Amino acid sequence: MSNNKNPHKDKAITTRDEDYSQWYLDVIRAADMAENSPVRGAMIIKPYGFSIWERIQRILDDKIKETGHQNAYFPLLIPKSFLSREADHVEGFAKECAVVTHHRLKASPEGGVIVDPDAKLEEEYVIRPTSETIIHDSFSRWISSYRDLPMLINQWANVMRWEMRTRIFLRTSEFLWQEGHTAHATQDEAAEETAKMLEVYRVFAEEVMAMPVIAGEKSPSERFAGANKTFTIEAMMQDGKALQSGTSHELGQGFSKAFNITFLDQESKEQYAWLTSWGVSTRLMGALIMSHSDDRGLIVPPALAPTQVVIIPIIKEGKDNSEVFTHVDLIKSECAQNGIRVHIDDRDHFTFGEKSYEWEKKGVPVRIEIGPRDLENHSVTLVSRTADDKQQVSIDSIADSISQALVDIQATLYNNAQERLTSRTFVLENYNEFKEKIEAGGFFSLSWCGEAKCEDQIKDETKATIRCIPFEQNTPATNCILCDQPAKQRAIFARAY
RNA sequence: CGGGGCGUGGCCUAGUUGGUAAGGCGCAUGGUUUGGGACCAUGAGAUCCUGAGUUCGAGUCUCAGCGCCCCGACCA
Repeated sequence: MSNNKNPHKDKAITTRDEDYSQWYLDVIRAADMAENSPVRGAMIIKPYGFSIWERIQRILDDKIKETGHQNAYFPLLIPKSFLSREADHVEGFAKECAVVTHHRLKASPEGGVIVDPDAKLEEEYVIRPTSETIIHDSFSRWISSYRDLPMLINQWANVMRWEMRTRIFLRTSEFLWQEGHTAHATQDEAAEETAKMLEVYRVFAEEVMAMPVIAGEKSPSERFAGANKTFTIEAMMQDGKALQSGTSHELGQGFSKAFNITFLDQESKEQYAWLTSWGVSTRLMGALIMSHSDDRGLIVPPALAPTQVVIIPIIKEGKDNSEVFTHVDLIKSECAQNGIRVHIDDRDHFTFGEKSYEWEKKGVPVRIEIGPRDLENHSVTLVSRTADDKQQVSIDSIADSISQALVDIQATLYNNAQERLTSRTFVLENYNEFKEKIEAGGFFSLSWCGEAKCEDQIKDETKATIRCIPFEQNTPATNCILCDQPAKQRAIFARAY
């Protein structure tokens, strides 16, 4: 990759064409977002990475509250018996649960500590892989009347799934997420809620993350364990693979029967509640990285960016730099007044170049350079992360120029991603053609009969899965791509993360 | 759990036929610097993944174990 003569070899980023996985890891490292932890498959999210996650949290949390939900918090540990109450649910998660069996350590005769065998728990606990069961247990006590419905709860939490293979941000054993859990009086209401929250995710992905997605329903085999219906937004990464970026589930009455969540309706009749759940996770950070980064590092869409503008003053040793700093402050307050998130990099132990590269790698959308040369013309230098050229802009209209640049960058990122999605989505009718083309990645809109047998065979032969059955069926379905039976709908097939 | 690759200061690596660890980056101090990855000087920093074996002697050879990365199966 890099050679010994390059003093900056450990700062280099692999190119996407060379090795996509390595490139992905390099971007994360270069942007200083996260690193591997001492715990297998878990990651340490570093401050810069976390600041982006905090933006995701804040924006989504506002939206979740606007739509009538309330935040709450439930225990990390779930009694093992809870998990097994819903048959499909336990089957889906049993294989990836970390289990707490003891509550005490003791000194070992050989030194160090061992698990105290006398401290074995009566009932073992599972570290939550998701919180349906423990929340539904509460629901069963909280809900007794139709007047208690809808019950609209959201939780920000960590969860743990002991996956066989992990991948930083995309599939870590421990991850952070938001999980909404709601209960409704009718199936229609629950369906409406599920659709509403998927739409929240879609708008967030597209408008904030500048990441176009395909919204649709999962095939039965890809459903959440215990759900009647699962809906998803699917994004396309730069290598043409799909990434499930958010899900919303109609849980039906399976869990409410398992947890006895009943209410008396207006006719005093006992009814089981209709439940939903929906969530997005730190996986969105992976989506961000693989959607927008280039070979120079991360690019954060302005709407999401914790820092939208970084100002780098150019100072000259032994000269009077006060005018530069005066203008830095001026521009900072101009930005603040216009709601632009700005950071001043006045560290003097880094050279200009070092600072420029750092913010470029971190993907800050706009850089402003101010030095004596700019001030002579009553201007500053504006560098957009998505454009190669630098432009001189007048100080008088600086806030407008920056705002415009941010709007442009947001649009550029979205358009590029949309262009990629469009140009790499293929509507095909021929299975052999599909088998050939899938090797190069992309989304494939194929007619599908709806049988799991065909879905499975396609997966075996091509490694492509049904990402979703899109709500928008742009092209009418013909006959199943595999079995040639009449198909009711087209599904998006793709290889996925 | 299968297949492949790799474990040497914080990071990236070098290390010859086995002879007692070297360089770059980073870090610290002082000075000079700042318009795209600065320079000079001085300095700190190593259970060479672990264990056993072969040997007068192991970073190097042998065996076992552990860990990490990539590719599969599993999954948000």
